[in-house]
This record gives sequence, C-alpha cells and structure tokens, in this order.
Amino acid sequence: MEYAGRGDPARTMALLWDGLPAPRRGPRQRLELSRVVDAAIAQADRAGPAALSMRALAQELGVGTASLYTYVPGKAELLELMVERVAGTLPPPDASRGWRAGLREVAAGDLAAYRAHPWLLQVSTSRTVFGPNVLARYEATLALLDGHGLAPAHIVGCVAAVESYTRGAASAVVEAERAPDATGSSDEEWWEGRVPFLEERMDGRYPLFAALEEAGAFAVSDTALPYTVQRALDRFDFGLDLVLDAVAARMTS
Amino acid sequence: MEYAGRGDPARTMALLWDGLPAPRRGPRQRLELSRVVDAAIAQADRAGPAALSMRALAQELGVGTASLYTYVPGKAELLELMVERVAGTLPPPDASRGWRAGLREVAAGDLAAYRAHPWLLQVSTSRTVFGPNVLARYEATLALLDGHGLAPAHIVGCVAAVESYTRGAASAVVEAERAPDATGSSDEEWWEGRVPFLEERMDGRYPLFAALEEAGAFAVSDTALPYTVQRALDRFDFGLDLVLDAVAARMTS
DNA sequence: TGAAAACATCGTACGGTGTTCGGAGTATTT
DNA sequence: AAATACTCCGAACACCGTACGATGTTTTCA
Repeated sequence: MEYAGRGDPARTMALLWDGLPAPRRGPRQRLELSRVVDAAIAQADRAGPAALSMRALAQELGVGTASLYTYVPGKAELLELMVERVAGTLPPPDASRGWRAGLREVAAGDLAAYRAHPWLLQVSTSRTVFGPNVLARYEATLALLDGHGLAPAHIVGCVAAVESYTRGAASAVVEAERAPDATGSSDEEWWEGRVPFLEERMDGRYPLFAALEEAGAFAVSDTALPYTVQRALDRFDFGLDLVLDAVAARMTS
Repeated sequence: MEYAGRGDPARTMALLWDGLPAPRRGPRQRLELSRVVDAAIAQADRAGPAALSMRALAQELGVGTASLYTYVPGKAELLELMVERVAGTLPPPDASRGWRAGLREVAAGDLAAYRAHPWLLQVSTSRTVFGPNVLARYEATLALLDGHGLAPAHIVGCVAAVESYTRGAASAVVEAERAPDATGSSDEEWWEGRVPFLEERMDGRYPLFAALEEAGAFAVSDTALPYTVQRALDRFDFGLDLVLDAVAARMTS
C-alpha cells in the first residue's frame, strides 16, 4: 500500500492547487509538471501499479533520474498528483435524475477509474488527497443524498458504505482482469490445472459445497468458480443494487 | 498486489494439503515448513505487508537466504501458505443463531484477520487459494444462506457482496490504523497541517461541503473528516448492517 | 560589466529487493 | 565403496527509491 500525505503539507498542497512555480533564476525547466504526471499515469497504467519507477519514468521523459526530484519531492507526492488528475477526468455526479442514478454513476465512474488505473487501489484512502477535483467529487456525492431525510452522519455513512463496497468489488474485477498477465496463465489454464487436485481431495474427505449442491442442483464450477472478469462485473452490479436498496430503505424508515 | 497461483499447480496444491515431504536422502531439513510459514506471518504482521523479505525471514530462522527455496518455490507460494494458515485460525461460521448473526460473524472474523494481518489485503482474491481451510470457510459461509429461498446464484452473489464490502471497509480501517506509522505523522498532525491550506482555498472559490452545511448544521471536520480508526470502525458496522438489510430484503421479496 | 545568487541537471552511490547458480557437504541406497 | 539425491548457502544479477555534490545556466544587483 502506498501512502499519500507523507511530505511537507505546504509543498504538497501548493503542488495540488497551484502546480509548480516557474523558477525565477537559473535554467528553464525542460519539462512541465503535467507532463511528468501524465507520463507517470501512462506508465503505471501500462506496467502495473508496482512497476512505476522513477528511473523508467525519467528515461521516458528523456531526463536524468535525479532531475525528477526537482519537479516532485518524491514518489508519494507524485502519486497524490496522479490521483488528483484522475479525479478530474471523472464525470461529476448528476443529481438531476435522482440520488439513486447519481450514486450509481459515481460507483460506475469509480469502477471505470479503477479499471483504467489499477494503481489507484494501492493508494491509501485514509489520508485523503485534498486536491480540488477530489474534493469537488466527494462534495457532489454527499450532496446527492441531501434532502431525503437522512441525518448528516448517515449521509456520510451511506456514501462511505458505497465507496467501500465499490472499492472491494472493483478490486475483484481488476484482479480478475490482471490475473492472466500477472501470473502468466489464463483463467482456464489456472482452473484446469487445479481441478484434478480438487477432485482428488474432495473424494470423501471434503465434499466441496455438498450442502448447496444437494439443496439446489448447484453446480459449483458453473456459478461460483472460477472467477472470471465477466463474473466479477456481474457481481459488481448485483452487489451495488443490494447496497443502494439498503440506502433507500434507510430513507423511508 | 501480490498474486497467488503462479507456480506449478501440482506442487502448490501438494504443499497446501500435505505439506512438505521429508527428504528421502541427504541431510535432514533443519526447519519445518510450518515454522517457516509462522515466521513469515509474524514478520509480515510486524513489519508491514511490503516488508516481508526472504532475506530477513531467513535471518530470523537462522538459515541462509537461498535455503528457504528448498522449502518453498518462491514468495508467491509462501503467501498462499500464509493465507491458508490464517484461514485456519478463524472461527467457522455458526449457523445456529441464524444466517444474519452468522454472516456478521464471518465479516467480523474477516475484519479481525485483516487487522491482524494487513498483508492479506495485498493478496489477490481472484486466484483463490485452494487450501482446505479456505475452502471450508467459504463453503460454510455459503451454507448460511441456504434454505431461505435464495437462488444459488443469488447466494453466491450475496456472499460476494458481503465479502467485497468487508474487504473495502476493512481496507479503510487498516489504512487508518497503519497511517501514523507508515507516514510518520499522527492523524492530528496530518489534519492540522492541511486545515490552514484548506481554509485558504475554501475562501470563496471552494465552499467545502457548503450544500450540506447549510442543510443541516453539518460540520465537516466533525463528521466526515479526518478519518480516524474509530470512525472507520463505526462506518464498518454501519455499512455492514446496510448490506445485511439488503440481503434480508432479497429473501422476502 | 562583472560577480554573486539561485536554480536545473544528473552521475554516482547506498542499502535494499526476489531469485538463480554452482559448489560444498551429508545422508541414504545400491 | 561408490553413486545418488538431497540440503545448505555465498555470491551475483538486475532491479528499486532517493541523497549528495559537482557542473552548468540564467537572472539579479552592485
């Protein structure tokens, strides 16, 4: 897990809100901060979350490794800038079609962002990135639930629940998506490599999901396993409806 | 994200179910596999998820680094063994007090495991660790929802939703818990370092959460920010109730 | 106009990572 | 006694983030 919020707050907040001040003396900077951030996002998207390296980033930008540190205090701050930039690309929630459609849009946007930028899942949420885009999105999301009889603390709780669910379920989607590349074996290869051993072990000692199979002609390998991307996406929607139903119930009661 | 399921399936499944066969020739092994796994868990718990290093592990066990590779094919397989072992320490869900209490126990157990072993959050769930303990727990969880009129696919979906929510919300708890150590600043320091800049920025251009504050005397810093451990725990319970309510609604409808 | 100050650039080095290789030593089998 | 199969492990490889200090460039001011 990468943690944001490690460096000097003043410097970080200034970078987030104002960008990098032009040097008053000395040679001009050969890069722009936004180019650094964009290249970092592109590289992290392509190479996987852990594979963003200052060396490779510098090489792609045609610059020495150490030069990056004149733009950004360190990798943690660079990550904050990346988060803030991605937040700016997400469509703001639209309250005009009701809170439920709005919340669904927020979750869909988050899922899309997680899929496009899996490294987002590695950035801690407990030390919020206080950039303008991030804050605006959070504020607009809270506003969706305003005026429906929910206490403020419950508004925050419901939004947090949706966000937690989204993050967990998006994790499953992204992991399923990345697994073939990350492990070097497709879903089928992985599954078929393990089935014979599972069947061997199940024989007598571990009747896998026996209770359920008896109850309802429940074929494990058809419904529960293996985890594929499509299955993870279906579950995302199913669970999101579940959570939104629960929010609706909190309003009326 | 660390991915399980990378190595030779036969070898991995054998390790998970049978452990390490004693060498038929040559010198006796100076360690036992379970000792290696336990030490790895202890070290990962102590030093943080990313800080489990084969070198340090070997040193703690009083063994050369390369020797570890005679016990375990690599770090990925070691992680699988760690997951399986932790799964064995969790209390199995108890169906006797109803599905809701059972599911709540599962979530509470998962949360406890995530807090005690934060590295669990870094292990991908899409390539399930097919060990006896992991499978037994999953099976027992599914069984909780059996016989309440839910279609098999919906049972799987509900369990997946609870697990996704639990993972996401537990992430928030663990991140909040680890943040002070990981960043070197307490929640208060972090928050107070940023407040002045937020107030400066809010002045006019960004009325932070203005809509909500008008609506209900909603003090942002009291209810929504900063994220502390206690707040994350409260939210965990609130959201879990939300999700369980939704599961209950699916049963009756 | 010349010197000083402020700045960007970047080669190098430090201490860390997971894993591989090959040699040395040891216990069992033939 | 010899062959075999195994454990053990020092050293090396190719990486990582980042601190340091030398060098060169631009602006400012006396």
